[in-house]
Amino acid sequence: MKLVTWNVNSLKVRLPQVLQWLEMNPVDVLCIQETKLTDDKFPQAEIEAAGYQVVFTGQKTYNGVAIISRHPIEAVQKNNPLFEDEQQRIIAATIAGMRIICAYVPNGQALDSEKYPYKLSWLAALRDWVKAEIEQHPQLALLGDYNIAPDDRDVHDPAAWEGMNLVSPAERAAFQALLDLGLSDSFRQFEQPEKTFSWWDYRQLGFRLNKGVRIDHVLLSKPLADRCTSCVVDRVPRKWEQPSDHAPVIATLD
DNA sequence: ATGGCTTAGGTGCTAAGA
Repeated sequence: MKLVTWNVNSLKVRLPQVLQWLEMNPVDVLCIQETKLTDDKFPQAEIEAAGYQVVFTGQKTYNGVAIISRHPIEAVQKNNPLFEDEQQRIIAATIAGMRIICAYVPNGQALDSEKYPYKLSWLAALRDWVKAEIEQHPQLALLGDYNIAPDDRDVHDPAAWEGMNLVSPAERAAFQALLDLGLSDSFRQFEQPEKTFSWWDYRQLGFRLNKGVRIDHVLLSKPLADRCTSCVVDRVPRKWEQPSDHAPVIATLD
């Protein structure tokens, strides 16, 4: 069983790459973020023609999330019922007995931006909702773009980034609060190469110089974490022409 | 060095990303 998260940075632009990647990686569940498409423009037929089911919730220009699955998708929930939000950042569903939550956490922009307290309250509400979801669905996976690098190991230059958005203590505390629900950062269950990241800036040769951060995560509840045999970042599509700035993160379960 | 790319919307530029 392979569960994947990938921020595609516009599904309109990236659909060919998503289909190409799925052909090379026939995974079970692919959670995507930043589709940037209203639902009427979503390429449902193309994804279904590739042999997958898909559910989605989007908006114009910004945000938008979807779950692509090889297995039947049930009990779809759009957005956090505990958090009034016009932005389309969450979609959840039950797939193969697992509760799958696909989340696009607000970026926050900067600590002095009004988007930063929005990010923190959004994360607090996510925690409250996921706590209730785990009680109902012990087999739960929370996948997405968290816009948080949990540890200094997850930042190419921790000194330069210290205290900034994505690594600030309050954001890292919010990430820890999710782990405290009994979730495991599947990437850290295993020995990993140093300087493994999931996002690299388009500018300044960010990818070539591996100046990245690890902000895309697959969090697993205990029953799923116990079945997890690997978690890797696939850098391959980041090398393609006109790539997303994020790479897919793949967790494999027995 | 607060620049540097990329995308969307709309058609010249701004907003946003992380």
